[in-house]
Amino acid sequence: MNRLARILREDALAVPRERKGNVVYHAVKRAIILASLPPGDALIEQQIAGAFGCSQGTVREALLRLEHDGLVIRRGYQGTVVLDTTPEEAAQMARIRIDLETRGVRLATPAFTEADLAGLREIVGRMDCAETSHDSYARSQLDREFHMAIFRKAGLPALEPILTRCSLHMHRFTFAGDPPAPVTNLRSDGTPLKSGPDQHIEIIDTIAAGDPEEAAATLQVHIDSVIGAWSPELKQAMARTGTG
Amino acid sequence: MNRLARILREDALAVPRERKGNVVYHAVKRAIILASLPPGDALIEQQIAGAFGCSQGTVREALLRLEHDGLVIRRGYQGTVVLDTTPEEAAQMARIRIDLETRGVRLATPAFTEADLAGLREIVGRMDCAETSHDSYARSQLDREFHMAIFRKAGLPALEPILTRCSLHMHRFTFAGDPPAPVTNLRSDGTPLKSGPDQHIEIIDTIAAGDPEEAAATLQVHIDSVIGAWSPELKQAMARTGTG
DNA sequence: ATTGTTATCATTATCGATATTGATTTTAAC
DNA sequence: GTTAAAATCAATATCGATAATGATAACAAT
Repeated sequence: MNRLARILREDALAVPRERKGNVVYHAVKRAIILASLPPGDALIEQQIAGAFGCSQGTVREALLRLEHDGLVIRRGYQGTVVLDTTPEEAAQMARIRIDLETRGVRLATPAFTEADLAGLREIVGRMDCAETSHDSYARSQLDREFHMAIFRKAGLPALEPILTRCSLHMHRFTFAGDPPAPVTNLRSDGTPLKSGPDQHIEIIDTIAAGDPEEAAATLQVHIDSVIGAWSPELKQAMARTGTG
Repeated sequence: MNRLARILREDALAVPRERKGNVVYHAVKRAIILASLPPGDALIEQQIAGAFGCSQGTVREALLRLEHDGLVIRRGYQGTVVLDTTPEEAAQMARIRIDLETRGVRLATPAFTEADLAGLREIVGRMDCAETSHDSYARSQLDREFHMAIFRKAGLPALEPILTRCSLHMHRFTFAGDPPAPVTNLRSDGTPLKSGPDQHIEIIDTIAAGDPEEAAATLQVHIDSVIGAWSPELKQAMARTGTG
């Protein structure tokens, strides 16, 4: 294979030619997370197929994936409806996420190579992009990608979908605020906190430093800061279901 | 609608007429969990479709569900392969499961009605059936159903798939032992423990008694006894990834 | 011999059409 | 007027065929 072909190939990999099923999946997912499709709304396969110019089977695949994400429920022969994320659920998801990510990063830290760290920095770069263009969905998507890239190095693939799900619903809950809660820059005790992007850089640096415990601590502070932006209602739910 | 039709209709609901996609899903799932399809095996849509006398699309739906369960991974255009469950993963799943179920049963206990309890007893009855006919897969399936029936009353639907997944992989790990570990009847300290079915009855009784804390404690002992049957290798993994 | 190209092949992805399902509405019978 | 049966309808489930994909092997060129 010649050099030109290889370059083009890599480029094509970086921006994979979207399959239709993917397009439908991401479009509907985005609409649900940004609440354009509120809980209770019915999703009709044929209608969506018409809107995207694809066949019913392709839409079906996308809806099955959304069901896996816990965003919709499919009721055979009766349609697919958008699910809700309750404060209690978001609270429990946050708890699972902290547990998984802090344990995961401890296992992952020794496994990181320079190339891996470069990959993380690249994601942060794209997050900055999304931030400047005020695309909050893209930003949340990249945030999940960032955290998942770290967790993937822990070598626990069967747990990755659980983490994906928890992150997804936490982000959804963050968006669901009315108006959406701004990312807080203060800890609960008033200590100033680094901004979102800076926190990610800090996480990368602590992983690069090679101390698993420090990495776990930084990550926990970061996730806590997301929870810190949640509504009082949700924080009550977290307290109600316990901290253990 | 006449009385006969209504009765038959209810009967049909109790034993739902299986759709083909369901048949394929459960057959493949069973084969994976019982390790007839070992990790690494490739699942080819057309082949499976031929084996079950259905179309490729129907098999695809089943494989997508198995992917949700974390039992296979789909690699576009390159086939679907059976995944493994490592000791570390099983250990973390156990941790999440204990956390979810003990919290869940605290929320669920006050919500239980007599009818709900009767439903649980009915599942235990079917488990006894599966036990006497030595159908260990059916037994594990009913065990998941039992625990899920309790958790469902907690009113956290978005978390149910996570619990399903954790239970599934724990059961799979239990089966993966060679030979499969017998259900232990002793605690780690040698105290005699009730047998599996009796434990389930005990769980029902404590829920019926209405004390959330006692119910949570009973449930935890029960799950611990499953972990107690695991191999030393896995218990090491649990210790290695920490107990917090 | 090594590289680049082409052909082939196994497999999934997509499509359009048809069958099945379950809820709703209409009709008929008592 | 109330109930059961039948017709209707909107929706998914399934099918069979075709297109797109990516890996591999065969082949050609330097």
